[in-house]
Amino acid sequence: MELEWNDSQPIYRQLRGRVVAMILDGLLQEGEPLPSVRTVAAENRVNPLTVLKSYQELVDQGIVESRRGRGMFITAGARDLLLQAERQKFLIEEWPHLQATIQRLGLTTTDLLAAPNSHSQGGLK
Amino acid sequence: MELEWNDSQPIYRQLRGRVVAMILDGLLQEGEPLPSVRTVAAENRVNPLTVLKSYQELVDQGIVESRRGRGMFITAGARDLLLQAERQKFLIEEWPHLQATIQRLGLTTTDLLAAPNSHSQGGLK
Amino acid sequence: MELEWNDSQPIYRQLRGRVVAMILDGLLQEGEPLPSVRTVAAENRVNPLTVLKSYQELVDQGIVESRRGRGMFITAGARDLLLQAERQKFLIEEWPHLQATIQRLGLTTTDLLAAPNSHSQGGLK
Amino acid sequence: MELEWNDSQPIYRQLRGRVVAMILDGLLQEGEPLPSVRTVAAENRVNPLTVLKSYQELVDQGIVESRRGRGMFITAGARDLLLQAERQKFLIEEWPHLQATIQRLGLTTTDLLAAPNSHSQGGLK
DNA sequence: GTGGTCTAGACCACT
DNA sequence: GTGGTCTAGACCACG
Repeated sequence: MELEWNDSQPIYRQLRGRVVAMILDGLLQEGEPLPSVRTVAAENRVNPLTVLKSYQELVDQGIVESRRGRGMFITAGARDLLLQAERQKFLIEEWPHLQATIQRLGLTTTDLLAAPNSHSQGGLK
Repeated sequence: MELEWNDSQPIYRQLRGRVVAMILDGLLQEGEPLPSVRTVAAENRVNPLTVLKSYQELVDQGIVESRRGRGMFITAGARDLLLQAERQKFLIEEWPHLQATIQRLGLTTTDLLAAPNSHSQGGLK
Repeated sequence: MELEWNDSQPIYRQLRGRVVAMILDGLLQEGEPLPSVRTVAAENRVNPLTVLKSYQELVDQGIVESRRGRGMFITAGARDLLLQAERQKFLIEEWPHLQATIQRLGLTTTDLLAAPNSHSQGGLK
Repeated sequence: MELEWNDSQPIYRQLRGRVVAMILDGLLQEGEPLPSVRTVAAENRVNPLTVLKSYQELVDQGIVESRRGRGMFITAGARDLLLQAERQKFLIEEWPHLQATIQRLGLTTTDLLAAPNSHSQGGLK
């Protein structure tokens, strides 16, 4: 999974997004440690500070907790918390605008289903 | 319709979005003039330069043309041009990510339909 | 007012503390702009990023809002919000421990009043 | 009594604080041994090195002495020494700031007394 | 001019 | 080893 350097979304948001996705997809379980700041930084050729910033947001949300000198860990109940928060944010802040856009563009369910899938499997049910 | 000052989307993009919406909704017909830069600037307490920037993008896209000394006008064929461009952008750049997000959040069509509408009418068909 | 470089409290927290104090003391009124990041950075010989971080915390708390390209401003209702938040934090998180410490050290009101005042005026009523 | 893992105060300071409190409260008498490093470490799921560090500070202050092969013991005169040191530190370094904060928050003695007690007994006299 | 993001290093305290 | 803080620069978009 690559970072998009010329995106409107800053790198640290993209990194946060990855972690969120991994938690929701069950790839990162509660209690498990996040990959260390330095590791992620090295792998993505990004400054450690940028990675830290992305983790910090999750700490503020209570999704992740940092234990001094040990690392960052997924908190208990993180997945539920995350699911609820993200759902609400999406349904309230994003979906209404999207719905309006879709309607305005005259797109039908057929058009949407015919579109390229990011995972090429499953979809709206 | 209010501007969101602390949005990730810059003011001039929001202004552009408004015009686009009005054209697609048929509120601004081809051949008609856009509201003057200074009017919009005053109404929204925004720097005229910002408004100009939002119009300029539309000029570059061929949606709007500026006639020296008279103002900015919607070009002939603007609506079709716009519709095609916006559709493609949406289906290719935005929808795949959205689809993934929706799936990840476990949202169903039911959830989406139950959500608040921005215009409280119509919706997905 | 000087920064304490060898304090356990990081610089950006101290900077935040200053702004909080100024708001509570009425030296910074609602709607007014905060001194620019660069200015504060230069005055205190501190990195702009450090100042930004201190401001950012206040933004997250809703005490301050940033307007792109214009600056950071005290929000409406900031003082009340701040007063309530800081009071609660102090009474719940700090005071109980302090009370225990005072008692444990066998300090009396007399001792406390005899102690050096930071502003050499007023005090507990 | 739980350790606060994400506090500004490091673990070893918190551990030290506990011992200090126990001495001041008379729960640990002069001449008595401190609980062994490995015990404390195990009970709190902390690295023995961290516990050692907390004890070491007390040794440096002359509150505790280590007898080779036997353990760590509270020195004679420890309580007085401690009381004097902690009092001075509190009155000079902490109280002035606290006083300013209290005043700034507009807190009265009434507010403070109404606040939750950490030990639910006694208080300011 | 403003804030926002990022880099490439450094040092610190904690475990 | 870990995260946390900070520096001294840079570049960008916004207004």
